[in-house]
Amino acid sequence: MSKNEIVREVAMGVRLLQQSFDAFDEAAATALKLNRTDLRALDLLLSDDDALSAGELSAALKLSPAATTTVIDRLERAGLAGRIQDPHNRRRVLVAATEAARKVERDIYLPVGVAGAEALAGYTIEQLATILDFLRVARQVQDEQATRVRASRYQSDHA
Amino acid sequence: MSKNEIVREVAMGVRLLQQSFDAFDEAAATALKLNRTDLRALDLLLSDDDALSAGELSAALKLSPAATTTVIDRLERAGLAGRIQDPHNRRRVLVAATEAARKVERDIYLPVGVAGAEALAGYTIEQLATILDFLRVARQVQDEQATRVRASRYQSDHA
DNA sequence: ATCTCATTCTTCGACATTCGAAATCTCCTG
DNA sequence: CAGGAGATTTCGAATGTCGAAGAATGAGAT
Repeated sequence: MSKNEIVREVAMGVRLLQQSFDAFDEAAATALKLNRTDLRALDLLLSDDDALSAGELSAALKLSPAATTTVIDRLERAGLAGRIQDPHNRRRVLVAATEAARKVERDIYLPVGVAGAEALAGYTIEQLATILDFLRVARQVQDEQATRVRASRYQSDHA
Repeated sequence: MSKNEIVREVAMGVRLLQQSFDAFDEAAATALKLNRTDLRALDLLLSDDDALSAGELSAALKLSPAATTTVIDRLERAGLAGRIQDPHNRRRVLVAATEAARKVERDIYLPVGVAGAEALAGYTIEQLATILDFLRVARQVQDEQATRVRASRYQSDHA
């Protein structure tokens, strides 16, 4: 197999991996009866140990404050998040994952990390270094391209 | 750096790469003034040389036929897709990318592939093989975990 | 002290996206 | 050529999002 062929296969592999991630997220959302936005919010709440403010959540989700309020409402109704008044600033509302959310983390997300680690165990240190480098390079390429697209001010101007 | 540490970094790298893909898609959608669903549909139309039927598009997008109709409507209004009656079966509607959509492909998507290929050029064949294997393994892990989650019939049963 | 003015979140009304069900048109079979 | 199956669209309802206005709190100035 020529190098060019492998490069094409890598590109394809990356795309397929993307789809698999999407499929997993979809499965998790369905299992938890949450929409994708709420699932993203839950991820953020779980990955931050300390509670996030509503505004921080809004920024992280790139959602308007209004939409974020309803996201928190839904997670609260689902028993996965709770609102707490910030003791230092009573304008702020802190949002924290509940114990039920921690259980979701244990049941759904932790096994993924475990399985991933097992799958990587067979690689040598050198191979892992190559993989890590590849991930870094791929990310850089994507980020550069995203920047280019954002700058391009593309306009179809069809009408 | 210990193997375990590298494995953790790989896990992190994968997550970051995911976010970069998401950011690129977001940038592309913004540039084209399309929502994410319509962008996915456009991708499908561009990657299939021959036109897709509305039903095929519906299945590929995992969207109801009704929603797919409106997706096609929007792409058509944007000048990026066109409806054609299937000459062999006039019930079917074939959807094809327009010349404007091909221009989008050239301007937005092709440079990503070029930059990606350039970034991979520095790796040896063996390294590329490792990367390819990793992508395959990662996908398998994700798919297995998605299957597990789908089977788990998770229920928070909060109320 | 109290009076702005900014900050933070929520409420409200409007708009966009999606779905399920019914309708329309076309194909195929008997 | 009549009836049923298939493919798409139309319609009405539900959901998610936004911008703007509103309410509560904090901070600085007089």
